Amino acid sequence: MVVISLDTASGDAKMHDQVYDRLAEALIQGQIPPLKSVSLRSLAQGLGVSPMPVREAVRRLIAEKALELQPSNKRLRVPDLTEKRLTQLMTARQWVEPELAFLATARMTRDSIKRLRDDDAKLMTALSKGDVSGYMQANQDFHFSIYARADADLFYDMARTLWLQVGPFMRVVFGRMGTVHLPKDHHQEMIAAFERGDAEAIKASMAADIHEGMNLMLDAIKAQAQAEPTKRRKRG
Amino acid sequence: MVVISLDTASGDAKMHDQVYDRLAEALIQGQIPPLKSVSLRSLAQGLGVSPMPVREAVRRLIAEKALELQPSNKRLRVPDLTEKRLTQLMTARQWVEPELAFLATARMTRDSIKRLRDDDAKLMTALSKGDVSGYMQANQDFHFSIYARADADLFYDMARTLWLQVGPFMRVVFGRMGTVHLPKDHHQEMIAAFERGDAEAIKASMAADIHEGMNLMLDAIKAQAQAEPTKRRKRG
DNA sequence: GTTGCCGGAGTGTGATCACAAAAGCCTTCG
DNA sequence: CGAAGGCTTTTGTGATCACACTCCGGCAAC
Repeated sequence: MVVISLDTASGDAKMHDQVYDRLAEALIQGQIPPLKSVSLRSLAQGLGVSPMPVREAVRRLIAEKALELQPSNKRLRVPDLTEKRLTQLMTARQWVEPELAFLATARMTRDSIKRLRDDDAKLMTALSKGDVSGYMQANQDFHFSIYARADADLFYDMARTLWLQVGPFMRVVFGRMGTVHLPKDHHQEMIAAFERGDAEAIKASMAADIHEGMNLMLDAIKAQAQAEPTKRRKRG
Repeated sequence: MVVISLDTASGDAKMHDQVYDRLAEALIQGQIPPLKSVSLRSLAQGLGVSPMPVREAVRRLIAEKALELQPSNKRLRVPDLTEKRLTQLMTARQWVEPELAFLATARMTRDSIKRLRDDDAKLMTALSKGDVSGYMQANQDFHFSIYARADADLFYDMARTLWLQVGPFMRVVFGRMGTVHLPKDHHQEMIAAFERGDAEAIKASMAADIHEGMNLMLDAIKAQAQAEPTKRRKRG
């Protein structure tokens, strides 16, 4: 059972938006593993609301391909990642996110860069402690505090959608290999480039960062596909 | 009143999927103009269903930014296009769609190419008759019969989402300037390149095709923004 | 004639009920 | 002991109702 609490303090926001945010966050953080099946009613009960707002939130997530509804049977679950699909996600990420970083460069302030340093510090701390969740959270914060500066809503949402789809699997891969063997990221490079205002360098570093991270997952997918050609479905 | 009929023959598909398809098609074809406000109940009544499936379809369209829910007032409407937003849409289209065309090249069959010729013929016919709707339909068919061959679901859906957002405005711009002054497309170039199997040439032609088409709209937006800085909202 | 107000109509949202279909469990038979 | 079939539970879906809020109409006061 995946427990996801609802922020009871925010009264003006629509319930289905709150539900959506919670679920989206859980997915990006990989708190819901691939092939995990969920149900409207169980989620609703866990959140203390009626199934109605959950339906709308889930409908959005299905539209973003962060969840899927199996065609023949009617179960709702987190999609699995095929190699083909992951390749497309990698290609898309390697285009949008460097673009976002490029656009953000001119708009970075001293405070923004400081925040990046903080996020990276948290990331290193989590790494040294072997804290996968903390690592993923800090990594997400690092990337999206850059993207938020780009002032490009469309690209930002595209990046978010891509992370929604990659999240569950990223958690599995990273959790399996531990934080020790994670590839060196390019965050320090980016921070230095932001201070120089070198947009091209940032674009390149971001592309490299994503390329290496996603390649790791691609290798994991290939290995898994080879090891277990017809994997038995796990209990939901 | 926008009348959108529902296919009553397809019994096995979910109602909200049918509603979604109808609305999406209407939006891509520009049958619903920007800033046009719609309502769940009126749409439901027009489709002969309860508001329920419309809610779910609309929720998807909102997630894809093909519709928006105004924050202060709670009306549902087709979003307007700002210059900033259109620029992002152009950039995104110029990346995804050439990529899709590139991927499709190796998978094109003789029949696929024949279909492209047919679509282009319909397009020319519509152009000569000044039939804006026919033109947009044929243009959509031409592009998406290419994209469908790419076997890249993620990119395909991205392209579809982008068209959903551009559609309403494209119709306005094209309708305003008539079919006579539309820029020469690059369809013949693409067909020839497909026959040669020249993927790079196709990529370039597709990029040029989109670039010129979207530039037209960009000019229209700028002109409109200059002419009417604070346009009065039109009656819905 | 202009301005302010107020009431009805219409909006999206959430909850609840009904229903067909699939899932999962348990019994039962070989 | 293993597998197949039936039955209960659970699932997503659609319809309907209630509610708070917004918009738009006419009426009244100045």
